Amino acid sequence: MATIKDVAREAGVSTTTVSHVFSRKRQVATPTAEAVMAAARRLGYVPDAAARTLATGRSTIVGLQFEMGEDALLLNPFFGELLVGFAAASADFGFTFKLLSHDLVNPGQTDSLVGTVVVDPTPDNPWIQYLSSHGARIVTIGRFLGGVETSWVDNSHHAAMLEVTRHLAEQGYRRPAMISVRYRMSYLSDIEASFGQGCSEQGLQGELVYASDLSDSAARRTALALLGRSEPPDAIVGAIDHMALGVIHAADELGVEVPRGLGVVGAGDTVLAQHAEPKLTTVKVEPAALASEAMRLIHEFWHAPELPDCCVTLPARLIVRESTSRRR
Amino acid sequence: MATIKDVAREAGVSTTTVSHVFSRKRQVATPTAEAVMAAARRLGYVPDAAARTLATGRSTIVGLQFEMGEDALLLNPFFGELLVGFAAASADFGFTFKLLSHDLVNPGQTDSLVGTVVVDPTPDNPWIQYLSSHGARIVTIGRFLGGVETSWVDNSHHAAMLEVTRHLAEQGYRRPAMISVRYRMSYLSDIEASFGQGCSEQGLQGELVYASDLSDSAARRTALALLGRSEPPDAIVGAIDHMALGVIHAADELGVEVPRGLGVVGAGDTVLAQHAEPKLTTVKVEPAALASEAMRLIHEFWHAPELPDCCVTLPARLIVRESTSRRR
DNA sequence: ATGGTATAGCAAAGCGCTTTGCACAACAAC
DNA sequence: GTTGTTGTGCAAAGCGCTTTGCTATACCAT
Repeated sequence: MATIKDVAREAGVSTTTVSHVFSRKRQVATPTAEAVMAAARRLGYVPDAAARTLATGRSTIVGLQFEMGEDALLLNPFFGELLVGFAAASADFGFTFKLLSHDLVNPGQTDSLVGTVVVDPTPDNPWIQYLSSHGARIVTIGRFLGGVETSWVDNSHHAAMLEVTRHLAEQGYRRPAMISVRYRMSYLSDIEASFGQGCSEQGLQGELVYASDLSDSAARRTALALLGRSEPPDAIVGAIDHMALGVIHAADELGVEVPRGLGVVGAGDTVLAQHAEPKLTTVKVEPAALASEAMRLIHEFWHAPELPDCCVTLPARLIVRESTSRRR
Repeated sequence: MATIKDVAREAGVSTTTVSHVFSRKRQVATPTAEAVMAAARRLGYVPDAAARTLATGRSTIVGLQFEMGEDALLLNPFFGELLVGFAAASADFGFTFKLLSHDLVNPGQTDSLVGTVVVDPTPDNPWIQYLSSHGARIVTIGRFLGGVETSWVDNSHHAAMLEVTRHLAEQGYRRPAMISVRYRMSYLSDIEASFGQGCSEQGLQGELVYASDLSDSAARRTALALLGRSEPPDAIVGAIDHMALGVIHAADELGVEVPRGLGVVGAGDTVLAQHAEPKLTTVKVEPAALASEAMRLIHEFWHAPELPDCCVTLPARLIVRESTSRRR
């Protein structure tokens, strides 16, 4: 492997100059810079990441922390897609990444990270506390934490939920219920609030109920209970797609017709939504886009450490399919 | 951050000794070693990865290469789950990872990798050529390449396919067809061969047809053509779950009853299989297990570089559900 | 001409760790 | 006692890069 010395010799300059050309820390005369680049290309030189990290104290590793534990990755397709997005985006930027353990162990390992992306954190997340007290860059996904200096990326759940309620009203549904899960303080609570607001705006008699967990079977049980009432809801919004599928199963069992007797809405637009019977109306979020946006921020901060934190909201769209199409 | 020097001073030894204690390159007297460890703990010392990499020329970064491009990650759930498995496993071993671009660009970046995992490679994969000529560790997933020194991890597709044909025969199916895709030389061709062998062993009249791509709609079109024949197959095996769903849709459209008129088998046991109507019989593979096994190998080789390459086959089981349950 | 001010390049001192060549023991064997 | 033989520990030279303080050059305005 060619080193910076080889390039310097080849180009007839000092290593300092070569370094400056590559790091852009100081201006280098154009002809000199070009000669250096040409020499580097000839030699197949690529700056050594480890040496760079050692010298600067800053690596090209991005930390990744999933508040709810890595297991969630396997359970909720949303997180899996998020991870795929991270992998692709970090490759684009030449970054590498490291999953941070659920609990705060070996925090020292994070000292030279470019930055850390924390997914759906709660305010008491220990990593955030640690990282922010060490002046590290933090980008959160899924929930904005006041009081801590972090950047923030999320889908516009709020707008999407308002759209959901508007759509339900348009289709003639009057008594929608939302099935969510009490999961500490995740982004779900934001969604729930927006659902409530949307219902009152549209003059709907909205209701919020909780299933025991995120599984489709828990949603099914909850839906069975809801539909067994004397005044059952005429539409049900599931917090994620497969919960909505559980609702459809419950309706099937009770002979309730979807979408005629019951409108069903999911969230995520995972593969499940398109393959459901009937096809599921759902809120499309793009986890991969969230991830790549978060990475882009980290990358930007890397080049310009003085940049202030910022918030980015990516659109979430309502995809109308069969499960709520009552009219026409 | 405490450095090796601080620890040496605290423990009253030289930095050499501390280094030896941590890297186990030379024996250190037990009392000395204990003193060093105690000092390290007191100071919260963690060896600096960058410095270590620089000094040894070996990082803790594992390369990851997806032969079919990173896009496949988003299309085939199998790959997404694989990635999730990698992320979890690399975190377990304290590794970090880096997605390698589809084409061989910047191969220099791989020179200090611990090893590289290549997913479903073809024999002409440029990375494999490069890496093996540089004496790097390679673990392939999904396809064994003769002639190159690599380790290899995969599911026992072969055994699973034999099981599929046996099961179909038991259920009274006589004319199974398999819908696959001509995708260069992926693991699919192994599966196809095993399907053929299984059919002849069971005395079935097997047939292999190709869809234009891996999508469910391509599978649906292919199935429509198959079922429209004068002597249509009585069972169809899809190369992956969502192709099997496409087959079910086709059957629905033609009024063919599943599993009575047509048995349908998928592969992957993705979420789709459990949510299909009827529930899908499928070959369960565990991508996350493959990934963690591959990582385990890399980790082992890291500690013992002289270890020879090896092959690991993880079981793939047939999960029988409704889509092939003709009897009882 | 003359000072002032950018600009561009150099030499050298690290960053935190590994590793080699030596030295100094302690212990055995003859 | 000398001579090996291990077992332990040390000092110092890097690994490849960044970065600081300094010098040399070029260019402007007086």
